[in-house]
Amino acid sequence: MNSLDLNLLAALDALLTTGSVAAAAQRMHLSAPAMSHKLARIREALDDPILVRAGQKLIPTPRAEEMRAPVRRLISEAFVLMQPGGGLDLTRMQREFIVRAPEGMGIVYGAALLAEIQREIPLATLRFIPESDSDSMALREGRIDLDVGIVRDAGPEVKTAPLYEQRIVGVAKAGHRLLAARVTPKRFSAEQHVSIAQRGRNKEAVDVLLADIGCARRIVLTVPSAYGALMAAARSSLIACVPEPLARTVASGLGLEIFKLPVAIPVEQVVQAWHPRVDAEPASQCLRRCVASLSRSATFGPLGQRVVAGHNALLS
DNA sequence: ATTACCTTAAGCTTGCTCAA
DNA sequence: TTGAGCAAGCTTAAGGTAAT
Repeated sequence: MNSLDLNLLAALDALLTTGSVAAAAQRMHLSAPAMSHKLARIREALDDPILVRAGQKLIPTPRAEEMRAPVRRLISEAFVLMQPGGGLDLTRMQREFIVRAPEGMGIVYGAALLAEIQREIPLATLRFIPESDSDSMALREGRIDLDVGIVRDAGPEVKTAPLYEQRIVGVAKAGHRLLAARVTPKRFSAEQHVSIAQRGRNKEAVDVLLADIGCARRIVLTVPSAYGALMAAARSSLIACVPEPLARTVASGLGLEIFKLPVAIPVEQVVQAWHPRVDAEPASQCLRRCVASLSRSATFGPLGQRVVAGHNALLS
């Protein structure tokens, strides 16, 4: 395939618009011979005379007439594209955003986030992909647009912004015997637990803190996500420790009760991370703005004062 | 013959590539 | 990073073509 000189497209547009080498040259701030050379290159590239002499004037060939409108449109779009900010019309942009986030986030908040994004980019689509503890290059290589969660291994150039502080809470099936009395470390540890496979960590924080006071959970099931742990707890007498926002959103629907853990797990900062390459991209800015906006809403961020059914099952 | 416009030729400038 | 070599593209000058 021959290489394409986009300057020729601009020259062709000027020639087709003016119908004159001299006028096209003036329009493009070139000399007439320079424009004549461009016309020669256009003729060679298209294998068509494009403009032919008719007395003192030049008239377009049928091929040139065919190309007039599409060339004009291409030049206009290129002009818009080169404006600061990309000049892109978000309302007409077709874009799939790929967000890496904990599974539960996509399940619970995916639709809300998409709706938020589509207020600015109506044709946008959203794809959540699961977290991976072995792939810190996804942002750098452009395989994902945004990384949301407890991001520990982002590249040095990766930019992050805090979304909210996330607490871990306990969940158990409504009416579970654990909730019949105060949840102490000893009673808590004595129950059978479902744990979540952690990104880049061997143990959940709750296990480390319990070990410090001489206790250990009886983990009988490990699942890949917090949502999986919630489902397991809903269908058994297993106890799960999950992020509070997710628990709050789905617990009642699954017949689960939320309770405060008997150990003080430090809150974790949930962030969104992106590559500097897309820092100024309007569509990417929209995505981050929507994620941040959603994270500040009552349904996404941390719980406020909320009473949860069950003895000793209060969230402060 | 004059005028208007296009083409050709020669030389210069600019920017890219590549090696040191 | 820098400098040499090279190609592309520009300008100026001169010539060609067609209408008046």
